[in-house]
Amino acid sequence: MVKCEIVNTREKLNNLIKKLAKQRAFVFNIETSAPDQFSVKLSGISFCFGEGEVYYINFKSLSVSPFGKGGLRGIFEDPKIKKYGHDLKDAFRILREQDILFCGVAFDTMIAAYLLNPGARTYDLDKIVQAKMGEKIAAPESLLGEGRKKISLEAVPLEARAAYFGERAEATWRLVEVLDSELEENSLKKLFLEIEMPLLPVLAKMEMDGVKIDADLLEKYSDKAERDLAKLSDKIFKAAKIKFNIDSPTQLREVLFNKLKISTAGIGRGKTGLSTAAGELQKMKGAHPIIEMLMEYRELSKLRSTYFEALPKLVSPGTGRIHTSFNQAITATGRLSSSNPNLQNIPTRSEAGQVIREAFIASPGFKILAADYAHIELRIIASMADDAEMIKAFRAGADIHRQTASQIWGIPSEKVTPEIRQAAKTINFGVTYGMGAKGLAEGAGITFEEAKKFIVKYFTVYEGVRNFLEETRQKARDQGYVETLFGRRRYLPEIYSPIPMIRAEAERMAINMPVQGTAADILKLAMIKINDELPKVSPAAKMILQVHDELVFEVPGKEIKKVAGFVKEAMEKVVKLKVPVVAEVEAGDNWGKMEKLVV
DNA sequence: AGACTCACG
DNA sequence: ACGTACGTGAGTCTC
Repeated sequence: MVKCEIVNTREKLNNLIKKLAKQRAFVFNIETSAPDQFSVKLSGISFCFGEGEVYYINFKSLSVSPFGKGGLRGIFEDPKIKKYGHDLKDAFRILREQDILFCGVAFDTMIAAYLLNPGARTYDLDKIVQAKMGEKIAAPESLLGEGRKKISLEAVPLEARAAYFGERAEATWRLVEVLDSELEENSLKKLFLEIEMPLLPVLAKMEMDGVKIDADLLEKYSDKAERDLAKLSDKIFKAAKIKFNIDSPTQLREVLFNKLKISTAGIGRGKTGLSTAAGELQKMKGAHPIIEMLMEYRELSKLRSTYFEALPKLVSPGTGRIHTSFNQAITATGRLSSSNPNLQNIPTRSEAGQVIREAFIASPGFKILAADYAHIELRIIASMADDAEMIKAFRAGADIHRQTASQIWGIPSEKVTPEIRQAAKTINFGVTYGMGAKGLAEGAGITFEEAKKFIVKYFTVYEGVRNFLEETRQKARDQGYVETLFGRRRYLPEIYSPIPMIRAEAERMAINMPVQGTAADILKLAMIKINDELPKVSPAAKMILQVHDELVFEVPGKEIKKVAGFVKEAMEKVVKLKVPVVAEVEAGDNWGKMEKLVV
C-alpha cells in the first residue's frame, strides 16, 4: 500500500511547496467534482515525485487557496519544473481558471499510451498500469461506484480519497519511465515530443476560448423545423394510411415492406432485418411517393434534434460561448475527435444545414476566418507513393480530378466531360480508402463492369500509387503495423485473420491510415506553429476549431487579410512534400456565409 | 447496452 | 456467393 501524506494545514502545504520547488519533475493530478455541466469544484491535488514522496492536498482543510501568492502558482508556472500526469489537458483548463499559466507540460501518460497503441478501447490509468506494469490499482468505480449508485467525490472520506489518489499519482510516476522507454524503442519519441505534447496546450486553449453561437437563431429555426416536421408527418401518415412512429426503424420497415408492399429486391439488411437507411430509401425512390417525404423528414429531424435543439443548451453561462472537447487520444489514425458537443460534424451540405453554420458567429468587430487544405490526402498519396503522373498532375496546379480524367483516358483536359470527371473524382477520393469496383460503381453512378475497367486503367496510369498500396499492405503483414510520414503507428492484428473478409477490412485500414494519419500529423504541426506565431501577427485573433483538414479562427475584422496570409503560408510551409501543399482561405461574419480570399 | 441512422472530413 | 470505402460522435428506439 502506498503511503500518502495528507496536506491539511498551512504548514504542511508550505513544506510541500518548498519540496516541489526543488524538483526536476513531478506527477500531479487535480481532483474535481462537477456540480453541473458547466462548472467544476476543486477538492484536492495529488503529487508524487519519487519513492515515499506522495501527497494529497485537501482543499477543504485549508483556510486559503493553495493557488494564492506564495502558493502553488510559482511551481506550476515554472517551465524548468517538468509536469507529468495522466490527461493533462483537463489540468491545463482547471489551472487556467485559477489564473495560472501552466508551464513545463512534459509527459502525459495517456497520450504516450495512445501513441503506443492507438487502437486501444480506453486509456484509463488503472488499465494502462495493469497492462504496462502488471499491477492492480483501484479503478474509479471502486471509489465512487457506478451507474445510479455513483456518488460524488465530496462524499468520500478524506483518508480513502488520499489513499486512492496517492496510489494513482505514485503509479503514474513509475509509469512515465516505462512508457518513455517504450516510446523510445518504437521510434515514437519524436512524434510525442514534437507533435503531441506541444499540441496539448494548444487544444486546451481552443477549448477554453470556445466559439460564439447565435442561440436565438437556432431556437427560431428549431420552432420552424418542428412545425415543418408536423406537416410532413401528416403527409406521411396519409400516404401510408396509418399513423406510426417515423423515428422507429422497426415500425417504418413494417409500413414500407409489409403494408405498402415496396419491393425488397436489392435492399440491404442489418442485424435485425431490412434497412431503411438513406441509401436504401434512395433505391426505393419512385416505388412510392412516401419515400421522398421520408427522406425529407429524416434530414430535417436529424438537424433539429442534433443541432437546432442541442447546441443552444450547451452555451456556457460564464462565457456565452460553446466549449467543445478536442480529444487527443481517441482515433486509430491520429486524427482528433470532438465531443460535448461534436463541432467537427456541423452540417454543410443541405440548405437547412447552411442555417446551422450561420449560427456560428464572430464577436462584434471580428470575423470568422477558415483555412482548409486542398486535396491534402491525395497530395499525400502522390508524395508517399512518389507517383510520377500524379505528381505531375499536382504540379500542373489545375483541377486535379480533371487532370486525372485526362491522364486516364488520354484526352486533353478541356475535353473531359462532367460525367468522366465525376468518376475520376470518386476514384481519387476512394483510393485513400482501398475502394473496390462496387463502391466506385455506386459512387460514380456507373456500372460494375465500367468501374472495374476504370480501376484497372487508373492503376496503369498511376503505377506508383498501385505499388504504394501493395507495399503498404505487405508492410502491414510483415511488421503487424503501418505508419505515417512522421512515424505514427497503427497496429493491425486482423491482417493475419484466416477470415478473408476480416483480412480485407484490415487491408483497407492499412491503406487508409498512413494517408489519413499523415494529414492529421501535418495539420497538428500547423496548429502548433500557428499558435506560437499568431499573437505576433494579431494578438486578439483566436484559433477556435479544427475540422480534420480545416482550421477556423475568430479575427479582428481589420486584420483578416494579414492573418489569412499568415495562416495560409504557415499551413503550406509546415511540411515539404513532393507536390505543392495548398491551403485555401475564406472569411465572413459567420461560418455559413464565407467569401474566398485571394492572398 | 446495442442497434440503427446520419451529421462531418 | 456474399459483402465491400476510411475515420469519428450523437440522437433515438428497442430490449
